[in-house]
Amino acid sequence: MPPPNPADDSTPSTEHAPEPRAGAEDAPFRYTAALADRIETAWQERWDREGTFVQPNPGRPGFDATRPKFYCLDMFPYPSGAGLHVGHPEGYTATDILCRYKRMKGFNVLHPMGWDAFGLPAEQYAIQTGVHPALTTRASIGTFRRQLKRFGFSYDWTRELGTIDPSFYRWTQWIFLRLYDAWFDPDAKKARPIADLIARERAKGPAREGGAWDALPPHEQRAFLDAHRLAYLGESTVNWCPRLGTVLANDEVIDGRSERGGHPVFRKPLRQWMFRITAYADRLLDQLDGLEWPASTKAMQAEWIGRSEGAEIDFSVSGMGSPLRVFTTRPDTIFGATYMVVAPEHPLVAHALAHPTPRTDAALRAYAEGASRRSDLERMESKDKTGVDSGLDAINPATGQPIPVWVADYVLMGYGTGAIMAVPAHDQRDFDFARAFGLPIRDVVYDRARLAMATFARLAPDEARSPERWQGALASFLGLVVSENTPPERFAEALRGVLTRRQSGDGTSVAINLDARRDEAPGAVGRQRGVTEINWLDALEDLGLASFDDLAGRFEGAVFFDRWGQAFPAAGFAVNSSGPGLSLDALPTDRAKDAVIEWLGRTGRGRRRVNYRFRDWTFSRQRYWGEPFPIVYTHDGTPYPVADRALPVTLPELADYAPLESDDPTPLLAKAAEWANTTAGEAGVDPALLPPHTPVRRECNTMPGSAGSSWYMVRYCDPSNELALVDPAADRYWLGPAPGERFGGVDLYMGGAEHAVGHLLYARFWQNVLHDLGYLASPEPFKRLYHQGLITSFAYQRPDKTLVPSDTVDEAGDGRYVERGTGVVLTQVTAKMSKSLKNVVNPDDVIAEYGADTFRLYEMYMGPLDASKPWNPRDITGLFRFLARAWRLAVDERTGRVRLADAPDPAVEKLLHRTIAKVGDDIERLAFNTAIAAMIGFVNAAGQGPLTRDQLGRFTLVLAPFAPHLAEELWSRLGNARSLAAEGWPEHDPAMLRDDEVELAVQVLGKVRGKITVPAGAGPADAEAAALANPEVQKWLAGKTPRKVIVVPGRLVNIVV
RNA sequence: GGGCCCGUGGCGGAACGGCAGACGCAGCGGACUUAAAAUCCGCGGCCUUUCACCGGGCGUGUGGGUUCGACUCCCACCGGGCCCA
Repeated sequence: MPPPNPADDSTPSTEHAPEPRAGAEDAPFRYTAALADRIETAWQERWDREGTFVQPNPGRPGFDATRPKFYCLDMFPYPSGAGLHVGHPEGYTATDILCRYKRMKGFNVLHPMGWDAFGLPAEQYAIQTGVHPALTTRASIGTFRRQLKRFGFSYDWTRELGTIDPSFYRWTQWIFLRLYDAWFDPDAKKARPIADLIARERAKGPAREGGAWDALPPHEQRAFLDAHRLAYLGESTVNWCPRLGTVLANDEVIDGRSERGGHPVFRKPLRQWMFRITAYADRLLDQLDGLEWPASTKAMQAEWIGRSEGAEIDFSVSGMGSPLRVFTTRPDTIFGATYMVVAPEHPLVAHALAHPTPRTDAALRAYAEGASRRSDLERMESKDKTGVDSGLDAINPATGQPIPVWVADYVLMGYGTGAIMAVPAHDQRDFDFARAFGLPIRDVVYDRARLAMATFARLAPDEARSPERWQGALASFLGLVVSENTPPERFAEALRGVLTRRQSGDGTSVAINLDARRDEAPGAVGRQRGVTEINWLDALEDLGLASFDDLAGRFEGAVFFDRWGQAFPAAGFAVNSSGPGLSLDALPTDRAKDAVIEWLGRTGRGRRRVNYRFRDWTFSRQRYWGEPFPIVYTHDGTPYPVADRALPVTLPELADYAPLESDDPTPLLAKAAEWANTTAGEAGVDPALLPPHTPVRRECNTMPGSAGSSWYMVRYCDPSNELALVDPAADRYWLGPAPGERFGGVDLYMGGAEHAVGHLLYARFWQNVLHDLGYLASPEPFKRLYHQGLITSFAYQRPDKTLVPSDTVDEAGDGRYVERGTGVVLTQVTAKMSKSLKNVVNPDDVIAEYGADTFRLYEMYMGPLDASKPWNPRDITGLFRFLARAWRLAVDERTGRVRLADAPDPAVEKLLHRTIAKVGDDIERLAFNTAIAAMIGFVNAAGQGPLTRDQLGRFTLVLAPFAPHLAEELWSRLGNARSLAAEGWPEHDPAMLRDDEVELAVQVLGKVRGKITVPAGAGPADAEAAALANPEVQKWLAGKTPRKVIVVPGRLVNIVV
């Protein structure tokens, strides 16, 4: 099809195409789906042909260095065989509007698209059909590309990339090698080349711990380096299913069997490539501060990293040479540690099996083996506590007393040290375990209220202990100390005061601080507001205390929480915490922690320690369809890197993709024996490391899906560079920090919240490392992040809350919904789109019915971009009508000529200025729904028009980011030869935003009672006078004198009488 | 159980602490049409008063609070969602 002819606005670009609809004879240029289709495809071809959205890099022809830059990135899709889903174009349309707007505002805009194309679905399809995943994937990419182009997104397609392209994954492998060849220097708090580590160790000379570096045997040197590399081979436990021949994720394992097929699953230690992301924990946490990200996403990352400060404590165990090391965030509760627990995988278990004591549980071996069958998730979630006594005793260093060491699977080897000191009074899981096995529960922390109760129990005079009086006296005392935040050291004094006052009969009730924290109330108190003395009495009642002596006994025996029936995990004051060499009593929790840590350090029993919840990143997958590792092994299993110049290491062909059934995890690539078994020279290992003829075996695992997506944003800056992952100048321009800024990164990254942790955290990690090593300018990859909301669908619910497939629902005439067949009345609710509910919407169908411009407008008009919102096909027509009205305003439906007025209507001109201002502001705020409402308002107000050429041009430019095809067509019919993509955003005159007169609401006592009109510049005094003079207002004042008049300029006047 | 977010007409939603319901959908009335579609014009929270006009009261999940004034801020509760356990 020839391009639209922009020179002659009387010649329709589309005239040779027959108009299929009835009525076309009298209105061949009506805006219909067919016309929209012709306009849209014609402009898409022209944009492609002319390279309208190609953005040159700095230093290239056509690059304009005077413009500011804007890098706007969409999360690239996994191209599934099913094609696009209506959720994809939501974020893509939003960024497209913004990018088109930014170009009009004079920015150099980098707006690329690509494919996250390695992954399991293509591999599974290959297993079933034998079709190479590359073929499947390429076909899916073709579908996705075609669909995306049909939306008219202004991507620079010359920068398209796919993670499966060898030219791309060559650099993914290269980055792996950089991490392999780097370590994290804790002093500099950054990654450095491994050579620096060698230099540092060498410089220590003979004083080096472990001996002079050069005196070490090679295997020791290697072990030392490997223990520092950012990419290293680590043991981690996986869920191996021999029958499926694959490793399963935790949620794919149910009761020790695979979710699919119900085959047995075993937990196996596996040597896998890991990234030392935990070394970057503090950096990843601290740098969140400088990012413009949704607070919830930052919170999730922080929670995921899970930094906790505490102490590492060594407990000596009788008969064992090495101490049992634990990590705890509550070292202040050490006096309450009445037993220890180790994970079933802990080395201590083997020791106990080898040296059983009379107490050692006969079931220990079976228990330890059984635990390996259960997934971590099951072990954590399980309500029933299981465990066995190892028979060994540890010495509590604070009390000097022996405490038993138990083995239980609620402690995981992967967390902390695989062992805990159990403090049942102050940790609910420990409490439950202690209850189940009859272990002692000892209070060591009380909050203010409980401390007050303990004080009362100890100091109350005899007359306050009598059966009639003790509860009342105690309630008064509690009321006082909690409401007044009395410090514990003044409890005795306060108690005397309360007793005296009660005796003198004054103050039977005590006002209590209404904001008293619930934690401060004993028992179940505090649910209702306005806690009073009565409530304290109720609370005491709830404790089920038989007498004063009962109360006193609980505190003397330190069994308050044991009797109460639950642990108390909050902070408070240490009690019952004195022993040889250490006393914490009365110290608040924070200070008690410090005191314990100081004491541990001084006596060599422990140290302050920061722990992180997240683990190092396991990077190996036993799959085919992923990036191969640039690593080979010699016969003894020693890894060697493939040299950079030998990259990429490409995937071998396989005869079939079926997983290997075996007892031990076996990667699929091992099937390609010829590929896997080679020589160092063939594989491209540096001859300085290994002689070329050395037989080696290639690493047969592949990288996970998160490999390519961890750095693709960098490659877009310079996608075809064969010499480097990115040209430093291109990186600096697009991703470098602005002058004076801490971080650079993508200016806007749009994508779903489901990637809040994984992808975003991994990408940040790689970016940090590559920045530290000097390859990238910014330490952070994404300066600003935005999550578009989920598009849901309507679903229909029976009274019993079950959902009904949408194709069996009928709409009754009265607006109700009924289930076909049964006639059951259904409620309309929103639910995720799903195949089973038959409420999935295919974007191709919508485009066929209305065109892409309408689709774009509809998705943006549904509601706020970040909110989840239901797809309602009925609403789409409103946006189509809007476009048709806009078209009709500009184009004669019979002749196709533009309709133009000679002189502007002043009211329309004024509204146009306001519309330009409003739409521009709203785009900057990503408030596209209200921007569209403003444009609809303008077209409605303009009515039949016509507008002047100039007005129509400006409106067209405002509409262009949203409905680019229709806008281009109008622009060309207005006689413009060039695409409007390069036009400037229309200016608005601020003076046009002001009215000469404004209407103010007049309120009397906050209720609107009348309206007045005053000149725009009127001062408060004028407005007040006009308001008071208003007859309607006079009526409501009824002669009363205004006490106060509030004037909000331009808004209202409120008269208070 | 803990944390975060959200509750506004029949539906989607709008509203710097300042006239609640912009805009769209569905609905109703009218114009045009032989008719229908399309299009255009108008109405539209609930209750109440009135023949009608003009009025009045109540309204943003519930209950309280702050304020001259609260959809908006604070507290508690109820309901829904997400994350963590």
